[in-house]
Amino acid sequence: MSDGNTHFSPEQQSETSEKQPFSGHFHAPTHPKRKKPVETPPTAVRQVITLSTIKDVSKFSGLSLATISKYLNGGNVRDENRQRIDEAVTALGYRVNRNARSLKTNRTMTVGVVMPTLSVPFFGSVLSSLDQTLREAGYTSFVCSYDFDRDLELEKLRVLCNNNVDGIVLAAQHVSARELNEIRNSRGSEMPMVLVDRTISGFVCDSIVIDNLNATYGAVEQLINAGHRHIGIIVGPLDISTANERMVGYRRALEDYGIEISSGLHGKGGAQEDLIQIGRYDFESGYRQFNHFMDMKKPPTALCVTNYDMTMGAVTAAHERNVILGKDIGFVGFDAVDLCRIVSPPLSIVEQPTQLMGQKAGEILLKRMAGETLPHPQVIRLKSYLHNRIYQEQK
Amino acid sequence: MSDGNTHFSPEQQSETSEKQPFSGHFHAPTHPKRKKPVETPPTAVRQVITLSTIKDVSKFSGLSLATISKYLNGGNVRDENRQRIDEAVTALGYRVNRNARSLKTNRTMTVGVVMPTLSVPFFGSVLSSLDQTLREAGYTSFVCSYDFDRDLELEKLRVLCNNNVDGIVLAAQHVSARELNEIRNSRGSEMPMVLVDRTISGFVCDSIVIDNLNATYGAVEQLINAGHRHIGIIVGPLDISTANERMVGYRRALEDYGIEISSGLHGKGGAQEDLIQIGRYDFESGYRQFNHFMDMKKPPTALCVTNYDMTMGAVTAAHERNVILGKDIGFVGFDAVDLCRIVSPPLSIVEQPTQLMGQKAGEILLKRMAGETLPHPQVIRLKSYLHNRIYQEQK
DNA sequence: GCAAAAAGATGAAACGTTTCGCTTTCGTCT
DNA sequence: AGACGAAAGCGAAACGTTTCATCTTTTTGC
Repeated sequence: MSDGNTHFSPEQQSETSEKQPFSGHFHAPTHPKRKKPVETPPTAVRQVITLSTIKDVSKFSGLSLATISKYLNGGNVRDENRQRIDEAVTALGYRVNRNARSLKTNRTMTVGVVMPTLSVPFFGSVLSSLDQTLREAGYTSFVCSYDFDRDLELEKLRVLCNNNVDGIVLAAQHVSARELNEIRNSRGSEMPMVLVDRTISGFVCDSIVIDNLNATYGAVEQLINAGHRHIGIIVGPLDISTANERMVGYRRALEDYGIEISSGLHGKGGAQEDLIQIGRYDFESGYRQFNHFMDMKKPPTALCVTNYDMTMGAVTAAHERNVILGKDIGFVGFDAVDLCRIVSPPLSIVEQPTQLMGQKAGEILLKRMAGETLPHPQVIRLKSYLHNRIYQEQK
Repeated sequence: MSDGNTHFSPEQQSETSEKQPFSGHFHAPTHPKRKKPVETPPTAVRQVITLSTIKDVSKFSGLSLATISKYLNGGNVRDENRQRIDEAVTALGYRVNRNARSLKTNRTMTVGVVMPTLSVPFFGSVLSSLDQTLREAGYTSFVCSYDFDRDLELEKLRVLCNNNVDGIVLAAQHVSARELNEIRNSRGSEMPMVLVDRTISGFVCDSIVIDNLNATYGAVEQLINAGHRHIGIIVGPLDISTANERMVGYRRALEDYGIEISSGLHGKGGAQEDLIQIGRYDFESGYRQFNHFMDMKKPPTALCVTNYDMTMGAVTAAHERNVILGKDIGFVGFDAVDLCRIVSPPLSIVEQPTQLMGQKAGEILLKRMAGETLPHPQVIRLKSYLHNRIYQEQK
């Protein structure tokens, strides 16, 4: 909260606005020997109608605009004047007009965050630490969701860019590299931008992502080590980089251990049943695909489910069928850390460092906004953590 | 846009003349402790590309500023000129500077939305329809979360108010009526504001809430009709109006049916075990309190759980203990509609009209922002819907 | 105690719009 | 053809800041 600001800052004033019945005229405080004595009260009805401006502060305190502005922005003034300004500011309930300020400075001290949805804990958690990081540096973050909608995704980005924010954090889905480039360059200078969770192929940009490949690799590897050879996976829409990478990690693990991969992604309906199921990252997908797996002629002996909602769906379906995860069937879920701790036997879960993601995204964005020129595309690939709860018992 | 690659981007040259190691970064909003003599001002980072303004459009098209502005804001111009302007705009890649516009018009066409968290589906859903409603009227909505934090809640509101938005939608928690009033009046005119989901006692304001009392009343009534007489409830923090009302509904139902209410809210630890448990609206609360109930000497034969996360927690705990909800114990949850449909036997669930809430909130806010003076505090109390899945079988 | 340097204060010029009050132009009707 | 009202175009003055380039005051070093 107090950002090291040693002196009064109008934005923080808390209780001042008990607007006392304005006595009708300015009574300049102990006017020493300033040249221009204040006489003209601005406007009589100022109280309700108009917000006071820096000019009013100037008149009230007998100091110049420039001085007030300098002080308000952290500059130095004589002690005596500092006092006068503080007094005027509180008396008038002055608050800086951010539009005017932004017009001059070309900066708004705000950051736009664009997410596919606001209904999943994963993003909520990222947002939380992101916001905190930015806030500590004096920025405010505004979130908007495009609700998985392509047009909205673009629109939100454009609106943000148009003039409202100093930087953008984006979890992209449909938008193309070309569009992103257009957006990024639609201002005078290149708009600072950081991608989180997902990357867009062809768009070079700072990004914070998970090492998805190794996340599922590790998860599957663990299942293999527990003796499983017939392992299924539920992934998300493959146009999302994250989902795709997770699938690749799965395949690679199987390959590396010399296990044949069912019928491959496209071989659906072949003689062999497909152990790679594509969901939509939602609860229902997890629920449905889990049942689909269980209904196979030769069901997998272990399952990997690759995001929060689908994990919840799968867990629900399992309970319902009286399938005990981790016992009747090997299981690794994603993200649902609270769940894995609570359920018994505990689930193996891949935990993503959401807090760290948000923080890193914020840090990089701050650097870019400060004009630091880092080696070009700064891609941070964070490690996920595998809560290993596999027991000795095995298939 | 023609700014693709028609010409070489001058930014590359921006290292220009003096390439002195400008150590400074753009300072954050406030200077750090003032200290050393002043050094090179941050103007070093001057951007070369300059965005085109309405003036450029004027020059390019040979028309006056006023005309351009009028046209851009929907006014009429001659066909010939309309064409000229359009041409100029696309050629120059002109985009209106919203800060300048807002400075003049005193409106930003944005709405701030303040929520306790962005990690729960309930708010996500409200936000989605709210955003849509506002967007259709030309407004953009920015969301921020205060993460259940009191100071943050206030700070977010202040920042929004300061000059950035034309209206506010708020799901309040800690903030007091006095503070809200202060915030609402901290501008020239009264800031349009709508509360959702929760009200703040003493603060008269348009609000969209659920008929919480009757929601739990109905839920409990249904359990009673199914033959239950020993019914527990898990409610949220009682300083949240919503949670409190839900508790009252529970009590009243019991009263109306002449059932004695356990030991009452404060009688914890008395001879009789307390059938009203207070959680924190999160997954763990539901999980823990469910177990707590089951571990009682005389466990309730039915349970009402009053929000999404706690319902999920309770369901999880139940599965784990092999308690079949709706069979071994009467059960009514909240919000988890997807779950209730999927689980078997299906759960009884209270569904809140989140979409409608968002929409109504948007509509009222729009009216207020348009200056309509409605009869003072417009309080809309929406009915929730009880998915009744109680079977004939009973305790 | 004096000059020089540092620090502080100031007026004015922006920033990119909208808008007010006029002037010009354009159809139209006798 | 002339006149006239309506429509369209125009210059200039805001909106509330920040920030130059100058002045003025204070501090400092000797």
